[in-house]
Amino acid sequence: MSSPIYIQIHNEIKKAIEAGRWSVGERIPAERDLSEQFNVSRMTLRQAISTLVEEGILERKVGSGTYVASQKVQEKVSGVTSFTELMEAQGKHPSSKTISYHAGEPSLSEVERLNLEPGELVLRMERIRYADDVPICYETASVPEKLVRNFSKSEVTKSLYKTLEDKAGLKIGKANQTVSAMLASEKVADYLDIKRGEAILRLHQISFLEDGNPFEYVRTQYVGERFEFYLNR
Amino acid sequence: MSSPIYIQIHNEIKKAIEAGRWSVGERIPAERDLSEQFNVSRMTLRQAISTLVEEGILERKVGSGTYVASQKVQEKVSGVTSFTELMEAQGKHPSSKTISYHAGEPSLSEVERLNLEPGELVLRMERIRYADDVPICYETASVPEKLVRNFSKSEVTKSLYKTLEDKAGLKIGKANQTVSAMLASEKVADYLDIKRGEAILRLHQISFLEDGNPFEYVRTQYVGERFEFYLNR
DNA sequence: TTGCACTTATGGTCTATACCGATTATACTA
DNA sequence: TAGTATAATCGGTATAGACCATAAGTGCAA
Repeated sequence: MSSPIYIQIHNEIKKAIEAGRWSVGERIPAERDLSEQFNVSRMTLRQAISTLVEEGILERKVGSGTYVASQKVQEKVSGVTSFTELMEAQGKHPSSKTISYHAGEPSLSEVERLNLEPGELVLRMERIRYADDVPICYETASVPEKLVRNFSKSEVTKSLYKTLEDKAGLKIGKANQTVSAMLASEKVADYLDIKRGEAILRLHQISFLEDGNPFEYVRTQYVGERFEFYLNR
Repeated sequence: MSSPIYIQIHNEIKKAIEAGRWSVGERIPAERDLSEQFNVSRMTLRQAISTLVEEGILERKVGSGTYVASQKVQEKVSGVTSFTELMEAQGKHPSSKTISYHAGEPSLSEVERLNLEPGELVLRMERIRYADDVPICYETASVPEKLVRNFSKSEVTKSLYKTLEDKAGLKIGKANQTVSAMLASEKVADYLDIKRGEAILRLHQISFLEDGNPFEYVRTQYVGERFEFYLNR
């Protein structure tokens, strides 16, 4: 045993995690407790924890504890397009809760992005999407009302793309997306079961038909801790 | 002065080095002396030195001393990176500051992602990128040291892709990226002139050669308030 | 039941000290 | 002079304790 103590402890904790001693997201004992268990000073124990944090195996939260880092849900941007398919590809059970669904006057940004005529209405849908019953994102989607006038709520919310292609004979073309980071508002934090001020990955997407007309404007707020995009270039 | 003492000392020493207080390769005073000068404990002083070592600005040699390891350089980055393209697309003036350029032992995650052999070193570069002199992101790039052994710092930092293709005859293939959201740490907040806890857009990229071997691992932290990522699909 | 003050637990930082092994400088010896 | 033993210096590790700000749990009052 020529290694420093903190390396030995690092290895022991790592093995314990791999062996399933604590599951992902679970809190491991406090530094003061662990230092007692390993019979070392807290600073030495902290050194061991620090190396594990640098490796991304653990996460520290001030005032709360140290947790086994979670693996995130990944979206492959070049490939699967729907949340449902994405979740199923990850072996998760997808579900969603529609918070609102009604037509109304468009906002200026909606008029601009959806290229709306004066007086034209938009159908606005808010929903929360879950993976294995854990909230992943809060999403607001706006669609020109005239496009979906003849469809049922179920046809629109369950699979807008499929409905438009199959029943309206429209072909879906490209989409452009804007990704940014922000902090969670009180309202969204509440929906997503996180705290206000936590990191949010924001995705704005405008989807176009093959003829170049925009038909959908989606604003999604993903929980930073639970979701990441995966891109292939 | 709300920053921790070790961050303040880190900044002071860094400024002193930039100001030429010690030249490259020169030994700085011993930890015990510096701790006396700054009137802090040696452990606190060591924390400050440690952050500078992690950035590659200083090098420690057991039994000998701590030495200045690198020059600080400001340079414009030519249009190879997506960052530059994106900035110019928005009519901004891109620039960057290299804050470290240093070969060393790879971390476990670097070994894994760059597929390194045991004992192989990595060249690690840290830099801050600016648009119109406003800091936009903090970036750490790791490259297997053997790939860039024969190139100058300028060749590597200014245009790694071009250098590898033109001078090493290597062909660049695909890259994969993950995008997620997180909160700014103390250190990065300091670099980016924001507050700790603000929203960060994090991009991890692994670049591959045409033969499928990874040659670059880049971790970028964008200021959420100042940067958006555009995608077309 | 709700809201708020209070308490407790936790990680973050900092001190002061000690001993170790590696390196380097010094003094001594052949 | 050249080589070698010794001492001083240096970073690396480790201890034990302290105080702070944050986060979360607790219980009281409205």
